[in-house]
Amino acid sequence: MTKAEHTKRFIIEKVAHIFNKKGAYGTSLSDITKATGLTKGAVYGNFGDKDTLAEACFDHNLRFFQKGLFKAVTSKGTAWHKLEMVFSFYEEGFPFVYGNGGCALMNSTVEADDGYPLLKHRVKHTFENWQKEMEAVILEGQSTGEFNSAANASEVAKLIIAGIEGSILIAKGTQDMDSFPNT
Amino acid sequence: MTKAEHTKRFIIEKVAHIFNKKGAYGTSLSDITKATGLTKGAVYGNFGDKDTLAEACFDHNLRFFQKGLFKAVTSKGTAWHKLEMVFSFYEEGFPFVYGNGGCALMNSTVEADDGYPLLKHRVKHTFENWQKEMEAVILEGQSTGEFNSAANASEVAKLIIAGIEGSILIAKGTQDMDSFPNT
DNA sequence: GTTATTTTATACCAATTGGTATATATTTAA
DNA sequence: TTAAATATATACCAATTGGTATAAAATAAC
Repeated sequence: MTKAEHTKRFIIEKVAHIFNKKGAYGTSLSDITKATGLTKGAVYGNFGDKDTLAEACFDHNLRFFQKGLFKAVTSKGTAWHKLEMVFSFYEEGFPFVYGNGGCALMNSTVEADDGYPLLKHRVKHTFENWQKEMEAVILEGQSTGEFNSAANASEVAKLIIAGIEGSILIAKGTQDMDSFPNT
Repeated sequence: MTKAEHTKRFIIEKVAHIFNKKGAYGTSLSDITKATGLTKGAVYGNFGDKDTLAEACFDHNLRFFQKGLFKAVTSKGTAWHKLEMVFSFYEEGFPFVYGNGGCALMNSTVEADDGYPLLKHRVKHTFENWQKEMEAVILEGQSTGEFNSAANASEVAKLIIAGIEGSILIAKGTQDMDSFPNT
């Protein structure tokens, strides 16, 4: 790993949580230089512009969820067990998420909506992939007879995601970390 | 209604949707003067600073929801009917909400989290009131035997709210207005 | 209709914004 | 160890930010 790659990672790790909290637009260059101890020259030497860094931070923040989710849905066991794994991942990871500024997908969705179109398609694909993964688990459970086959798997998946995201939002809004529902 | 009061309302009506889309921090004075056709002097003559205007816009944006919700939970009929009224309010109002920049409560929650602490307690109280209103409907339904009394009314209320907000988020994130669930 | 008051426009302010050119260090390769 | 390449710091840039002092204009009270 070359020096530049090392510095790139260093910068991302130092500022990703700031981008998640303040948003891409709300995070200033001085926030970045302050958090890293580097100068503008160093930052711009490693990232072409602020937007590129913002995208890298979004990916970094999201990786936590993608890894946890992947681990849950690829775990051995019944479909119900996989769902339980998803829920407990969010339950256990919640303190970190809360301290890190909340769900990066939610934050980026809100900002990208009008203020920052750059992340728009990234957000869209992330939601679609998430929904597909959840839907697959539901379908699997329906095929094994665990779940009611009459239910619309795609709609159920969407509702589960909505419940998770909505719960994060309520916890943030009420400033009550413990309000996140336990399984 | 004096001239100043008229102008105040005029400004709020012109810029509330911008604040909802771009956020309090992201909305600039030039956005405001452009949208209203007024000058900085006029804006600052009517509102002490940008924050005051932001709060007024938040209240304005929220009033739409508060009115609809109040109408639903105070409607005549069974508890189940009241719940249905709440859902159909969100369903019917969704196109407007979508075009207006999404749910003001959600947007403000995300921004207030770190970037803009001014709205923090306003957001908190709004969530708490909403939850209380929903909980009252659940409790009413439980007392009449409509709903299962074993359920935790407060938790159910929270989950309903989470489902609504989460659904709005998904619709925004996937840029698919029609994805909002129908009753 | 005149005066007192309120409302609005203009011109300014210092601070900060994202970004760049350049010079200086610091790595890497030969 | 030296030469080429890379990475970082400094100093600068124009544009924009929120905000204010002041003067002109519109409104309200009498």
